[in-house]
Amino acid sequence: MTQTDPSLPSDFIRNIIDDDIKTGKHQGRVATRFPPEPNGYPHIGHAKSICLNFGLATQYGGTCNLRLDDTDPSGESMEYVESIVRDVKWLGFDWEDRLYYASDYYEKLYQYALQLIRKGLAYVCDLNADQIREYRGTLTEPGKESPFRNRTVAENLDLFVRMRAGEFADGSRVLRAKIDMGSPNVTMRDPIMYRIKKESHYRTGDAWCIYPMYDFAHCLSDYIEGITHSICTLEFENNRPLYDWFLDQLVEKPRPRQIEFARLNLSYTVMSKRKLLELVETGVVGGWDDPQMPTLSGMRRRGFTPEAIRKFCEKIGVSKNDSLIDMALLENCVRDDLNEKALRVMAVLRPLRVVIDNYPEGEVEMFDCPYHPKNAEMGSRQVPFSRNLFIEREDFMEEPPKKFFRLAPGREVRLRYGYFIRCVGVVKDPATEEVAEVHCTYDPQTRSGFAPDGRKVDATVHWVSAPHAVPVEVRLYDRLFRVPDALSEPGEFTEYLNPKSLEILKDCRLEPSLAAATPGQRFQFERLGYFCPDSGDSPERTPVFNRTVTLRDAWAKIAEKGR
RNA sequence: UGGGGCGUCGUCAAGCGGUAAGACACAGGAAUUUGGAUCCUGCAUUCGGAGGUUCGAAUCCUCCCGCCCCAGCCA
Repeated sequence: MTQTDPSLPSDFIRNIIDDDIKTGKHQGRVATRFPPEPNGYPHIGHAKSICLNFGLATQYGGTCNLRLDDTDPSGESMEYVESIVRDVKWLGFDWEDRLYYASDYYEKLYQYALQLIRKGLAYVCDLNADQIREYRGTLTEPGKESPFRNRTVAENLDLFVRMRAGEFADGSRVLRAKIDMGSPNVTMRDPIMYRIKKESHYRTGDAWCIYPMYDFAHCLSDYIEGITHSICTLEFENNRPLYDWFLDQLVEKPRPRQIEFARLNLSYTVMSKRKLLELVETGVVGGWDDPQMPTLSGMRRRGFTPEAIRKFCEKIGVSKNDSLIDMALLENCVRDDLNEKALRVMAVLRPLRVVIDNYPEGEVEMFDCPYHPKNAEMGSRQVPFSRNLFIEREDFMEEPPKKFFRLAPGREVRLRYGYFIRCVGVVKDPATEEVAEVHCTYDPQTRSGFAPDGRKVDATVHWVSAPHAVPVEVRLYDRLFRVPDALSEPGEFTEYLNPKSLEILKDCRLEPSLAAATPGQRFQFERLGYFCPDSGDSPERTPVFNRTVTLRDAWAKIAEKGR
């Protein structure tokens, strides 16, 4: 039996690499690359690939390059390159000096194309796009050979050089590999290697008017960089014979090997660039970095940590199964990380006024409250207490149902880090009949949080001193969709958007210590969830906090069942 | 009706002929100044189905079923 270290992940890719190392392929070297096209913002699906590629390099003492796969000038830009660079760094990975661009290989690729022409394995084809499609055949019928397929090497060389020189119009000619129009694999039916696009490239400008296709550029880029294991997603499986074909014709062994794994799908969100773009363009979300988005920039703004995302990527594993990962797993990873790191503070999201009738008017006490229940090294802060407080509206009920432990008429609860208080009355808004104010008395003997007579309370509630509280806006984020897999539902996926994926609360009150909070800090608002200052459009004077994720809520489950 | 893949617990996922890891979710319970965190306990007699090979099969063979990908001058 194979003896494997159970602490290390085991998956089919690592099995392949272990094998290669055993047999001495590439002299035991491991070189990977993360090769995004700079035409969009990276999302959590990219994170899976990033963690895999960089993780493999680290585990096997190899290297991982960051390569921008920029072979199609339309839609690519430096803005996207910057977002990719920023997000990979943020996730905690380092490509050292190996930041590469496919566009840096244009000249080399052109030379390889010339070589293929000289070998009689590539030809210039004058068919237009529609004709090429017709000639390609269908999934069940073979294709037909192009009438230009048997041009001489000299003619092909001449034409291709002139394509590069800009003599021909866009779409008038392409360079094709001469493989097999009858192949059952459509990818192999004389695939296009170069197309004419008189379009400015964000890096090479107008230096080129012909651009290599993915299939031709990618395998050779891997080869040029000395990549040993070229990891990509499942939809490229059909392209692997072509990846191998180009390398077989053009370069020496050992050659990189393409290995495909399943891309990430996450429940309650969507991952495709097209769909995400639609959400941005139709204003469903505020932008690529909207905290509702599964983009890395959105998650960062939401308060997710890179550590949590890396842990998540490790936990989901790598396989070839089409899968839909439960969002609950990501949320669990985020809570797990934040539980350790977040400073505990008190915030009241939906304030209910509480007056402590027997507490002297004008008096203020300062309570020393630890920032973390388990980690004293995280320190503490002073929190003011006074006669007028706010508590959470949902922590009081005039007619409490069974199993509701919190404040109710006649009932006693503990204020977090403070006194026991007992509800002695309520004041209602005459117009709405809603509880406007709760009157309580406090027990001065319970300052420690315990009663000298040993009596217990069923609940501890958080609070904030009304005159000292900082008013803020809080944005409650929840899952983007109401259903796990919006794409598999009938109709438009946008019909399944969760109307409560963003709820804005404008009248929240925070304990005064939070007035100094800055983006990048993470807090747990006790009993509510994890929150962070918004790094986006928070205006200077009224700070905004984003809810990263709620705490697990046993009461919510009980209340749900009760209904 | 072509080709390429994939089917192990609700969701992921190990397993590579020797008798089903783990995680999340879920359900109970302990403890608790967060109905949080923590800690216990439970959760696949069975691996898409049917046959076959074998002392022994999730692992090998055969057939069947289901799902995904491919007909961009996108990647």
